[in-house]
Amino acid sequence: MSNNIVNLKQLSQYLGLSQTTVSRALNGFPEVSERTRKKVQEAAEKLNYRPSPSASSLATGKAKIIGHVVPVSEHRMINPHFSDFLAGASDTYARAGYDLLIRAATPEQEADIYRDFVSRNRVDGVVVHGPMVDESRIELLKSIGLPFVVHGRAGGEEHSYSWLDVDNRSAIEKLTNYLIDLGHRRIALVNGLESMNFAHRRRLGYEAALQQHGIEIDPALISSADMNEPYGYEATMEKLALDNPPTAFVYSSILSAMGGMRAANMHSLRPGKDISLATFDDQLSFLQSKNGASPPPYMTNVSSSIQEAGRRVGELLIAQIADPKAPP
Amino acid sequence: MSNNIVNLKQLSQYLGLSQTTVSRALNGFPEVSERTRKKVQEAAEKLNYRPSPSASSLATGKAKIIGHVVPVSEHRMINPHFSDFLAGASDTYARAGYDLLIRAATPEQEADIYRDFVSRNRVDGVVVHGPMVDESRIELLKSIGLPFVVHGRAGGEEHSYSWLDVDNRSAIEKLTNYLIDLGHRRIALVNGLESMNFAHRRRLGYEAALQQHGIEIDPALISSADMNEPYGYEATMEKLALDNPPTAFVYSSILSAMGGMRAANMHSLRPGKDISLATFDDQLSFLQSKNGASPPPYMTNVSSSIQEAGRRVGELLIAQIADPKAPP
DNA sequence: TCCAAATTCCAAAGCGCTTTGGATGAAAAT
DNA sequence: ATTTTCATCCAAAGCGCTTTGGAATTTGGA
Repeated sequence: MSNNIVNLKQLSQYLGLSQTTVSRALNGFPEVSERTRKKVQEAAEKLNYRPSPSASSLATGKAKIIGHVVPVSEHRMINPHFSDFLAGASDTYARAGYDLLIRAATPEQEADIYRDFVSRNRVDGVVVHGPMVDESRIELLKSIGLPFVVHGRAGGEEHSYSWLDVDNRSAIEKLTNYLIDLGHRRIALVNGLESMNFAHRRRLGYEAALQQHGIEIDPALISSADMNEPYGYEATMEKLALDNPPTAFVYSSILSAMGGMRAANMHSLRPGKDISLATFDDQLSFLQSKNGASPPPYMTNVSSSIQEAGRRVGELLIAQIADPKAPP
Repeated sequence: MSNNIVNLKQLSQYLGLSQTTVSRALNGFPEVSERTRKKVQEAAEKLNYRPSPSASSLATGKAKIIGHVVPVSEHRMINPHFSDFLAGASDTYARAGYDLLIRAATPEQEADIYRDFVSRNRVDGVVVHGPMVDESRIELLKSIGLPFVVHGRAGGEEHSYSWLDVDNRSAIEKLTNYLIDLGHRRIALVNGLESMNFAHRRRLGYEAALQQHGIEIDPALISSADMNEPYGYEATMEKLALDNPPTAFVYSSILSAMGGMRAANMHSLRPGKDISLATFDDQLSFLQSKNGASPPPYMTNVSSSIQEAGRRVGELLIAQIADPKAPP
């Protein structure tokens, strides 16, 4: 309740102990008797003692901060549930006594930011966001010895580093399988830009599902572009105008799905009855089945999984900071 | 290019000057001749000198960090473009030499976090996120003297503090006016939970537009609930079943708007032709006009404004940190 | 020419914490 | 009883930076 600020010196004076002992007691060192440790802890609690992060980080060389570098780029395809991700990560960090620092970076700035981070000792590790990861960043991080994990899989599989990503591939695969189970045979995929890794992986999932059921892949049913509403509309319209139009659509984003619905309307096709639309955006899937019965799972209950992702990334990184090792 | 870490002492040795002088030269103090200042700056550049944040923050008492507290609550209605907001804020901070620190907090934790921030001197100011701001937080912040600005307007107008918010009221007002201009007279509002401030303000905007045109407000056309797809669907279905159904709908979120489209489909109403649907989510407005001609503004070009909001909040706070004053 | 006032620069004292290298006294071993 | 060990605790030296309170050195007035 009291807002008075107490520092180590005052605390130790109050206790009649040396700063050394107090510091050790609080940080769990063995060379302090349990009895005094308890006393110290109680006093610390009572006086509301909070160690100064700058002081301890100056003394230890550890910042107790983890940096997140989020790319601000043209194709801003940042995770729409970014805040959830951060919430998860932040939660993990808090538990381990870390704080979460954010830097927005254009691709050119990134290298500087990393260097800045390490040379000034600002953070103990970073998580790299965004699918636009290329080798240079990873190499740089490895070379300057800054622990990191990347969120969103990078291109090459050959590198050894930690990463964590939503399983784009299998999620879309499941979604597609579901549509197939509903009896659909001609299923369209309205994908994001396939130059981005996540979109590519989604396509793989889509194709895998089709192949499992011996359905031929028709390139005419697949399109790929920056995800937005008009694109969804156009792509859908186009496919519906085919001689042999698809009966179901898989959208890579909710925006294009909206466009899809608009297009379906123009054709007077009722989604859920005459046609099936399914969308996947991160781990949230929103389905409308042919039988119209299955109520779409609400968007809401999705956040937990994204948070979970954040949490896991956090754990990964903290583990790595504690001890640089091989990647899971 | 070189990753060598140089500290003040080494720099000053290299220059044959005292640490005092070097520090002053770099920090723009007047008691240093321009000639030596230049020399110092060049040397600093050359040796790639970066002052240690922990050291300087320990010495000055300023953390050069701004904390963002984002609520993790049940009704997670966090700005979906949160990352854009952060990008904007972060950009501003970077310019002013600040870093951006994030803490996720449940309502109960918040007070502690603020106290922690000030007692440990972790941050120089905070921005409070989320519409669930209540007086206690603000009072607390004022009482402990931590500079802050809130993003998203809180309830009471009577408090004096800085805040910035998307203008929910006038945005919806414009949207509604637009629909009226298209000739609609019966316009439904599918709003979010009106216990949340932003939803309340949206409703005000909606009503204002109607009143300006002498259109009576029909409570039957207004609904309010947690925003998600099924809710949008049901609310729309319900209203379409009225004796005198609306010809246009305003949705408070893209999710409910999707439900609305689905409902429209069920009634074989083509949005943009038989019916108009409009949605507003943050500053992104996505319209489909009756005349079908105006292409919906793409979702993409919205981010800039959200970033702008972040930027402004950042400026506000930095100004306030520099000098506690009255709120704009 | 001499003294006051600038102008430039510096030595040293912190900021609050961790940590090295002992003290000190009590318990165990000889 | 004397020497070894532990078990506890402490004084003091940093970590890298800012800043106070002077010193030198110049400049300008009288």
